[in-house]
Amino acid sequence: MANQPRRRVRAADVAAAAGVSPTAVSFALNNRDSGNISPETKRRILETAERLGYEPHHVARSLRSRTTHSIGLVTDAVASSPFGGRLLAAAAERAESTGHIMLVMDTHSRDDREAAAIHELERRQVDALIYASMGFRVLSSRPTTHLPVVLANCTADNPDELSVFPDDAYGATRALHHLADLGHQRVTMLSGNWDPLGPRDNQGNISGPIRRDAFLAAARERSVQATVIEGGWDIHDGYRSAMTALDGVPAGQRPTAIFAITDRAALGAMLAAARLGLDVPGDLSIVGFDDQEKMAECAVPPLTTIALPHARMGEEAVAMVLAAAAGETVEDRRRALPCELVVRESTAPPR
Amino acid sequence: MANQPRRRVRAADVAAAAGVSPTAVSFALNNRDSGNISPETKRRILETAERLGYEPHHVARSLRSRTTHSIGLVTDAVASSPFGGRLLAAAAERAESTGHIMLVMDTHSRDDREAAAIHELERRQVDALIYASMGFRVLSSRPTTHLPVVLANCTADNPDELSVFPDDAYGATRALHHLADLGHQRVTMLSGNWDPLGPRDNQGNISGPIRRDAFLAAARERSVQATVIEGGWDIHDGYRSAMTALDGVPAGQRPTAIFAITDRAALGAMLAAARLGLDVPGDLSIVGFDDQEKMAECAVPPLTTIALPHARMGEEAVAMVLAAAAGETVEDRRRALPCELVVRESTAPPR
DNA sequence: CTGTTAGCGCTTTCAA
DNA sequence: TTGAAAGCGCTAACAG
Repeated sequence: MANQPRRRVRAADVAAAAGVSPTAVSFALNNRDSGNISPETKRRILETAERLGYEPHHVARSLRSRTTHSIGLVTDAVASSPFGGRLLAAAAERAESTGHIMLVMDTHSRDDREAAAIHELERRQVDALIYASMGFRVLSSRPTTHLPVVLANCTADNPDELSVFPDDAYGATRALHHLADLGHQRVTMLSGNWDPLGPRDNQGNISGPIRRDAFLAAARERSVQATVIEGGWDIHDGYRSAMTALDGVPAGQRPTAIFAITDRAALGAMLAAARLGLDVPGDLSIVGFDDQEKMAECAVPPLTTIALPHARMGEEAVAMVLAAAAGETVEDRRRALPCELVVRESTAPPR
Repeated sequence: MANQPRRRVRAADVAAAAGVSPTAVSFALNNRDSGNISPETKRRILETAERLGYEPHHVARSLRSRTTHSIGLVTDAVASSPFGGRLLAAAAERAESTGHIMLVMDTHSRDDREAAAIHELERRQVDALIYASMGFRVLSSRPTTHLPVVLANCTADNPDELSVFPDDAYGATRALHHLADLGHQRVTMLSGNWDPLGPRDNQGNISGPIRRDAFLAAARERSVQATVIEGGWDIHDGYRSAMTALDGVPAGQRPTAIFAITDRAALGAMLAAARLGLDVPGDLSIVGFDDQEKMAECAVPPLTTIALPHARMGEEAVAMVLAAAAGETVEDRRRALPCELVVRESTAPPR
């Protein structure tokens, strides 16, 4: 603490050491050599900077250039979500690749903290804002801010708002097609609706109905006999629903495949199947949804599922919001990213 | 874009409107009224600031005061971890409560990116650094930086380094005591060792051996017959190990309880039990470890487990590092936080 | 092609 | 008790 080796080296120090002006240093380091700085001088400056271990002072630069190269992320729950982190990490990585950094504010699903979070981010002079929700929702109004915003894992009534979200319908359709292709004729979906009185962290989530409707439509199209059991999203919900669908039902009427609203529900279904002595996928095929980390791929057997594009959402969100912040016109203001099928071992032809 | 309602209001504007100097404004707003500004003037300034909607410019303030009120968090995986987010969210919230904000850099478990991440954070002039690892590890050297650092979910050889990490041994002991108190005499632990050739994201994780050793010691102390099966941390590992422990073993020799290294392994054990027609907790009690979100509490039946103190680690890490940054002497430089028992329905007396 | 100069918006020493 | 003035470290007009 006593003897700091040497004080910070500033642009002025580099200038002095290289025998040029601070301007030249600034130009050289920012590649603003639009015909005004000689290659030789530039080389010397760069070398001197290197030798002195010069690091531009980010804060000073921000003050002057009125841009902080930072992006605010406000979310209702990076935490509680099993995959929120995936979106965040992808966004952080993408941001980093263009010299930006993510400032994170978690509102813990408390609406009253949202405004405060945005406000704080504005005070911090972030260049842009990403608003990520845990469940896929449709916002009736965009977050209040003058900053460019993109909505991630949610969208808005107003089609002009920038947003990236999962194409749940596509995913559910893929699931049914996979099963139909395998030859299944009786499929039961373990669905889950948005419960307006449900847990806060899932309020307004509309993935449930979207997945169900797409599933039903696809089943009709492929002439597959489809049944829906409304339940919840968690392991025990999947267990209960699967029991309803399977227990005591004669083999001839029993569904030969189950499409679960989440991987967790699918796991519950696996538990039910095990309890009932049903082999997966021999007696029963199971498809999940989410491709949840350390869950789908580690299930017994590994779960065939529909992957939620969290990483891509994070990346696209950053790309879009940066483009908007740069004043570019962004095409495709609403981006529905496909939820792709991941085939593993929990599905097979019925026997 | 054309007509910005009105330009930013600066401290000077407030000063002008209130008929005082910028100095007075600064003093009033920072409560630096150590006997130099009259209450009346201060009130007028505050009121004027309020009326004009004045917001101090954070960047300018940082430049001048040489402190950014921000904390860098570098982690090897907020993403891949099922609970990394919990630590992050708690840290973010705690930071926020003192006007700090978290800057996140995820290295995706690539060591070569760590230095770059720290460097970037330093360039950003963060006041302090938190280094969070996904699995509990012991670092042989601290991250290279002149900033105050606290290690979260890991610790260092050098006892002077600040760190917060889970007391795995305590947790494993609690688990066995719970089972012993219930009357179990034969308990099998589904353990998992650090595999030096294992997946990157779990390298160096020492929770496995710690939990196992503590479990064994506690069993000895309580005269419980303990067996350990070495396996892995995931669902399928738990399934396989549980099968080994249970399948074909006569009831009289079979363990009456299983202690799994993770909730995921516990879930695998539940799957195995279901497959073997064993009732949980009637025929078999199961205790997990982690208290993983949407997993332990939603299992069938809800899983008795040992909770990892991720939220507390996040909070303590922020508190410690801020104290260190403020130049305070920090007691308890190494903090092992207890992993507490959460009793749910997967455990009962043996029958 | 290069250097001088004037700030960005705030804090804080120092003098009034 | 208050205010003038000098920067923090950098960038970008504008002259030279």
